[in-house]
Amino acid sequence: MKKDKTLYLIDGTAYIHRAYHAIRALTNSKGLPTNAVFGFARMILKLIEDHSPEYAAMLFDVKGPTFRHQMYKEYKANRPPMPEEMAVQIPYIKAITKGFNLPVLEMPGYEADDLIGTLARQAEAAGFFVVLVTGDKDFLQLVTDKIIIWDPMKERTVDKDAVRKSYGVEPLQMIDVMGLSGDSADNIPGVPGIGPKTAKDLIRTFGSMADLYENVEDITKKKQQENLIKFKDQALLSRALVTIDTNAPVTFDADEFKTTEPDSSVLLELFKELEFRQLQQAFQEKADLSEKDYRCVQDPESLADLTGQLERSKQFALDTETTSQDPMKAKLVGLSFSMEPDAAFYIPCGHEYPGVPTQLDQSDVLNRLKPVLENPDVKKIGQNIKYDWMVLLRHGIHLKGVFFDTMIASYLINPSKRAHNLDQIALDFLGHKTITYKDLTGKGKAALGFAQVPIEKATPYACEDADITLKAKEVLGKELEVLGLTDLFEQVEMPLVQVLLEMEMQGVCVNTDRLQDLSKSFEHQLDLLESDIYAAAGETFNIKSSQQLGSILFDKLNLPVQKKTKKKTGYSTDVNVLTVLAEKHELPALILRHRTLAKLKSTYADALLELIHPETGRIHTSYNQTVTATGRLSSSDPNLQNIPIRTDEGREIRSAFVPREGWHFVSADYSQIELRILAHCSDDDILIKAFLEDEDIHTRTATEVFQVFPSMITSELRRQAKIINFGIIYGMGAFSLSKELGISQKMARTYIDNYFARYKGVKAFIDQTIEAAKNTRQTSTLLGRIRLLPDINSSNNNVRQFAERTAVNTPIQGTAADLIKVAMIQVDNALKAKNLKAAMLLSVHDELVFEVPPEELDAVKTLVKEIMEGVWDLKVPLKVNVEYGKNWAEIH
DNA sequence: CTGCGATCTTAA
DNA sequence: TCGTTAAGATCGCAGC
Repeated sequence: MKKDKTLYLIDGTAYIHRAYHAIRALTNSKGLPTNAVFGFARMILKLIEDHSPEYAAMLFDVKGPTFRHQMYKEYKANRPPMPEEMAVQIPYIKAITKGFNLPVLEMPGYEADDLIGTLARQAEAAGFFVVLVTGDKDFLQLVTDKIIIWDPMKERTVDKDAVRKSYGVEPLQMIDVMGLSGDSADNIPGVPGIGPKTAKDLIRTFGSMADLYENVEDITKKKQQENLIKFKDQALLSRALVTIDTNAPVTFDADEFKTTEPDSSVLLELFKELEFRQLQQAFQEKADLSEKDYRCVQDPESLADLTGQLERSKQFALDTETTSQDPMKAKLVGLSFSMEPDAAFYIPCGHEYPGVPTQLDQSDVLNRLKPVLENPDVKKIGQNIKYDWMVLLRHGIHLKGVFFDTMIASYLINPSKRAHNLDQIALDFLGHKTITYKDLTGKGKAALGFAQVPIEKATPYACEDADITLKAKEVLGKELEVLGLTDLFEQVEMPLVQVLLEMEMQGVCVNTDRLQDLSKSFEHQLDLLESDIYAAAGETFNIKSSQQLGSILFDKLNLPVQKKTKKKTGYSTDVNVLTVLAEKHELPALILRHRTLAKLKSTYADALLELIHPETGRIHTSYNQTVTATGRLSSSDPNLQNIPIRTDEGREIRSAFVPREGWHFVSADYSQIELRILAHCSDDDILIKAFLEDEDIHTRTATEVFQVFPSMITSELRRQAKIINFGIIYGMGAFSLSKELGISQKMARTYIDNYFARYKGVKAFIDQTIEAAKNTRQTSTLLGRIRLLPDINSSNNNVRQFAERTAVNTPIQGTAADLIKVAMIQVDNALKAKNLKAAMLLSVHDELVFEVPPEELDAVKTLVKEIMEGVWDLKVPLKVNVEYGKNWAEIH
């Protein structure tokens, strides 16, 4: 069946007004107002991008009276004259319309509405499908099975059913509805006392205005009946005024409405003059894109040809298009490949939308590609390749030969960047602005899934992704080399990808009954607390709102303000503040308890239950390799790196993590890894000796700082020393230490001075590290990972000092991250080499958790400990504690 | 209605 | 002003 041709009729005048009013005042540097032109141009561009119309016309009103003014001289009399700022933009709007090569129609005495109505009916009769491009509800009356309304500004489509659903009447009946209700915008009076709602109900009951007046005596509401009778003439006039004329003196001739390609050079010039940078870019891109060789593979011969080319190439970039961001749920929609710059292929094999062209069968495509994708000698390049790798694995393909991930390369080059997505990489390293995903699918509620994106739009997008990935690889690879990051990239980060992938896909089991019980118990306790809190506060309020809580505590109850929040919003009510206030009033303690329970319920118990995978029954976290500025991994959906442990109730959550039936958890965690790294880096005599002799490091620090014998160290003194030890790593000052220990700032200062007097090597290390950072404007880890420090020489003390603390902390935290990453790779290799069934499941900064069958327990414990402790030869030994148990809480 | 900053809490 | 690195829930405001 041949698809109907579609005609787009654009309500030009209405869009000029809407753009003018909806967009804040804009001017170019010459003072020319440009907001209406901007909105108008964007509207056209959106129309072209989303619908690529083959037939279209732009309709404008013409200044001067129309037949409606002859019928009713007050028609639109309430409209103020067009403001000057809008009027001066009209010539540009006309020029832009011309530049887009859109046929234009306008006729004295007729409004755009009537031209649209007439053309729509004629085109419909000629077998066209018609889209009215407008946001005006006046057009609802024209809607039929083959005439719909689309508003590019609101991204909304209205068809016949939509009219019925919203108004409860047939489209044609809208004339009667609007005749009765009138339209204040156009100064159409209607019947007094009858608004849109009543009008709709009346027409739904009576069918039409004529039938209504036939049976006007049936109307029960006295006043309404009176008005209807009294203003009958006015109603009929209004009806005539709102009726769109479908017999205007124009003739639809398909050939005249055929669109041609926009005249890019004309538009570019105009956009330059108007200073629309975004639109200029869009046209530049279009020009760029047309020079590229992007092909869509839709028949078996082309697929065979592409497969052959891939097999003969040494390396290629690949990208998958899917239905979901979650690789454990995503279904494949298409694949793209690039072997040489500016050329790429897209194979659609999962698009689903009405009228989708024939696609190659997905399993045929995958079977055909399988040999080359699984050939380790053909090297694969990807952007966030772990994602594609997982998706392909779930579709039966075991990707091999993965050797370059552009996301990871970008991250190593500058780990502080917020984003390492392909758009950002293209912009930063290639100076190229890409088609964004949102351009393709729309955003918000109207957003499409990729499967619903038309193949002709998906092709350039998907091809560009593969193309850019390949091009970026060249630039990024060289940059890695220049920065000395190649080893770290090739030996650590890239091998880690597969390890993380396997951990994620393996997932971890949780005891759902236990979590559900916990959730219920938390809920019950929260209910009880809620009433207690309202009683203590003397009123009800939103307990979770720190703002509302603040006003109760400090304005109503007049409790002493402890500290203000950073931004003007007001009083701080954090745990420290509430703990202090708890001595003066019963409310703060109740709030603290409420916060604890609410956190455990929503962030942990409930969230974990939500994230259990429907098929595997396990929780598959996502390990993010390119997020932290120091080189650590992060974990999300869920974050398994902040599961509670410090309180008993929190540990209950942790105990819900369990190994598979009959197996054990084994946990291996590095003991004091950061302090050991500090010892290594600083070469501090005392620190090194302490670790060589396997002393308790906090006790050692207590003896040094408090200057007492080891036998005199109480648990309290050890606790304080522990805080000092960690504080040093973070660059803590006297102020914070005094707060933390509850001592005077002077005392805290003394402790810190004592620390540095004793640990002279540490002091020297800190000074040297900062000094070096000031010269190189970066800091680095044992394995050569770098972090840029642009603020290290800032004249702003705060900013500079922050950079200084970073300069010291990053080598320590980052080296720990380096080491555990290497350990993960080695452990993974060893488990595979020995054919063990045990699986690494979790990585929490200094801890690895495994799921181990009973018969492998001893072997795995020994193996993991040996590998982790032997991962690097430092000046002090690395120590690993290994525990095993039946849940994650037991093994700490 | 959506996005985003602010606030707060969890972990190493 | 004052200790690093993260993720996430929730509120409440700004902007579309």
